[in-house]
Amino acid sequence: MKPKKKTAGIRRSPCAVACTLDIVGDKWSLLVIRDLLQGNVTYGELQNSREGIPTNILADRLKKLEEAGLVSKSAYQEHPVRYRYALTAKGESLKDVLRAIVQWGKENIPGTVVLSRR
Amino acid sequence: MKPKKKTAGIRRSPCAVACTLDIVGDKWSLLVIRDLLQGNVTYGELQNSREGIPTNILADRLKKLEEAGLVSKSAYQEHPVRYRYALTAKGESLKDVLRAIVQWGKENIPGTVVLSRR
DNA sequence: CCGGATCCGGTCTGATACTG
DNA sequence: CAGTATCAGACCGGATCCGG
Repeated sequence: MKPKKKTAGIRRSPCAVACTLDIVGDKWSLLVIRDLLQGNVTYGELQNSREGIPTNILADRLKKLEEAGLVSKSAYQEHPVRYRYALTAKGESLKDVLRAIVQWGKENIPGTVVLSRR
Repeated sequence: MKPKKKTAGIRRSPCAVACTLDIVGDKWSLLVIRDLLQGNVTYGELQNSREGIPTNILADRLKKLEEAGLVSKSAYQEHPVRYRYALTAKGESLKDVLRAIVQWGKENIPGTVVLSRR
């Protein structure tokens, strides 16, 4: 089913930029982290976020972010098990990166806004 | 044969994060920008950078970054036309984002270094 | 040779359908 | 509601080809 994942994630250098981008250098990961920072913590909340992330991509990113130690999940309900997602300290420290990105976008892409809360 | 390519780049929200990530939210763009900041300005210099970007990807990224107004190219030689690539002010201002990324990588990925110069 | 375009196989994305 | 399965098509990455 899922024996190995050996595709494009191979990194040959210890460069901090490259390694960081291997973790969050795609279109969705940072958006998920951004939503988590804003208080969207359940699967549904994340899915109904503004950008409309496809459900399979969301599940995949949550899994990868968890494996990378940026996100942790904990059950908040037992009967059908339901999880709440939270950023670890490592994940939360990415907010400095997000802040820089937001700032750049505001200054360089006309018409964009901060949207810090739904 | 390739008039418009607008597949996954569709923007549904004016969110500054999402829009910024649509421009540089992939594995290579920020690395190219990083190399340009470091003084690698010809095609060959960029290609021989540490990460080993495939040539077609490099050409594609340079084109897209130019279209996005982050990079400009100018001929520095005529006989076979050779170009030198440079960051525009807009592109150069991304160094704040890169700085945040470097910092996060250094603090959170053991074994990574800054590699600020070859 | 160098800068870049083209080809092609394989991987991943993204929309939807489906399951519990 | 919270995810998994599926599948076509987009995209990546390596190799090769081409123009100056």
